[in-house]
Amino acid sequence: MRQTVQKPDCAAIACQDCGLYQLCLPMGLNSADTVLLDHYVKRKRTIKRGQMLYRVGEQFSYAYAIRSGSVKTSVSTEDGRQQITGFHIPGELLGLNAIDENRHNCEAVALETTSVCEISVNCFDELARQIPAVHFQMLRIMSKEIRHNQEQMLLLGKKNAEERLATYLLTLSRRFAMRNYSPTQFNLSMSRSDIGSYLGIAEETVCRILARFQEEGVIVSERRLVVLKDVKRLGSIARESRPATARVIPLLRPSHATFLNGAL
Amino acid sequence: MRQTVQKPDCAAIACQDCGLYQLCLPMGLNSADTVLLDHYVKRKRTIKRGQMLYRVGEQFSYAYAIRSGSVKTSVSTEDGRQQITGFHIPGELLGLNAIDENRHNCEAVALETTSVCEISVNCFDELARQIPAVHFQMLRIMSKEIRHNQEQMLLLGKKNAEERLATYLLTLSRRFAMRNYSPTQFNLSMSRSDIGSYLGIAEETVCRILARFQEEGVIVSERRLVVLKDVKRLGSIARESRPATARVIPLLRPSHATFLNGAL
DNA sequence: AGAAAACCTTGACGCGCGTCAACCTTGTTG
DNA sequence: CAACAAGGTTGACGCGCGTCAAGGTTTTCT
Repeated sequence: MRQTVQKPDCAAIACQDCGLYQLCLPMGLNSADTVLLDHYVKRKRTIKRGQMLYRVGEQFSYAYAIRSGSVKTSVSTEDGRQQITGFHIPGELLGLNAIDENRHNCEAVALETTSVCEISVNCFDELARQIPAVHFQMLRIMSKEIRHNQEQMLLLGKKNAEERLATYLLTLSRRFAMRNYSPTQFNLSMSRSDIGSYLGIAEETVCRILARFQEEGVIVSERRLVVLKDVKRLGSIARESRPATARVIPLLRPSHATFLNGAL
Repeated sequence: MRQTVQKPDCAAIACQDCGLYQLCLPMGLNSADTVLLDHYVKRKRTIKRGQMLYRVGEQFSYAYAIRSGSVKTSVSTEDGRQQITGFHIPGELLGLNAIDENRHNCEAVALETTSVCEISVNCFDELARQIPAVHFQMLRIMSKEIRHNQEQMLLLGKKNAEERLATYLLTLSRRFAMRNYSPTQFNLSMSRSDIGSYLGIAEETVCRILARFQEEGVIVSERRLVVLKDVKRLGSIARESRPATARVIPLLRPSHATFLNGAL
């Protein structure tokens, strides 16, 4: 996004001109390859808050790269309890995990107005054959997702509610930092209920603990706005597994953002 | 395993002669490709119960295919709480999720005497280029792991202890069924404490609920042996997300087994 | 603008399950 | 075979957090 020019509809922008190419599938490709990749990517589709990108059981026809906005993915029990498995932001690729069964096994819903690029599944074979780096990048993307899921299982299996919230806020903070947004002040695009569902705790518990953090001067939070006042203390509450060696790779303009709505 | 012949050390067996090739990396390859793949696979390494296959932070040099025995993988908080993220059995490929960071982000420990094939990471590039189907198979393997992790997050985030145990037993049962072992009678290779760590509940709770299931006539369990007496009831306790359409693909000899020790 | 819906917050209450402890059984080792 | 270690089981107790409820605030829709 944030190309300098032309049509109000940015649909025409090519991969090599997209501000996200350093985060997205083209990452690591040389420019000739990027041009080639561009041939296979269809842009774009825009969906509104609450609309579905895909649902469970649906034929796996496209993978989606998020250009702006944000998306939640979730799985459910048959009696309707829903577990949010991830929040996804610009530059991230969605839906690859349907490869195995050829149909989607989770559902993806927009948290706000969101625009995505579609990549047809039929292209993947061709694509990976013509551009070996794409193959590698697909593996990296899935590998990263597995790592995230493992951290999340650790959180869900072994941490109490306070640790979960602290971990959550710090993870968000780092994701913002990596995109050169303020790591200490941001807007959430997801509701308290979404946060609770993601962290495996009740909505009310989310509220209560945010309130407690605020009383203790660790954060300021009002509705969707969050300001981290004492990151160090937050870290000691979270008791993280890794020593938080977040390599901050400056990519984009500094500023502070909503949960990346129209951010890039 | 279970080749009919030769050396007591089965190290010499080739991929195309391995009883597991329908489950493992070679799945879907034609026989010429399998011969080629065979060139890259080093077999074998044997580790004893409690020994590590790899540890967190270790350089990612090999992926491992399990030939016999079983392995648990886990991640930990810095203060030592450990979450088991999976139990792995013959035919499964381990360690691929280290691709992204080039070092292992979980640890793998043998639950019993276990033998594995090593596949050098340096081969992957070459391999995937020469045999496109390997590329696809790697994606499928990771995709399957992500799907498993999602189900596990649902379990950890939304299910109570009883549902967790019931889900666990049924999942085991299906894995055995898929390998033509008895789905209603099997031995576990993991301790109660491991089960608890995997399911996000205390060891004592595992015992108590198994005892309760037994009182209710749903199972019989004594130490590591489990017999499922009422699978239907177990299913209704578990309240699963999918209608349990386990495609049972008969692969191997019928029998009943320990948690796959030397099973195949 | 007004109504309705969605979202957020706070309080009261109770139960599911973690924790601690004691004891038993099985496997391991010198 | 004795001694120990590891694993498994059961009971007692209490607290963290889910659930229910009520009310406030913001956003969406007509």
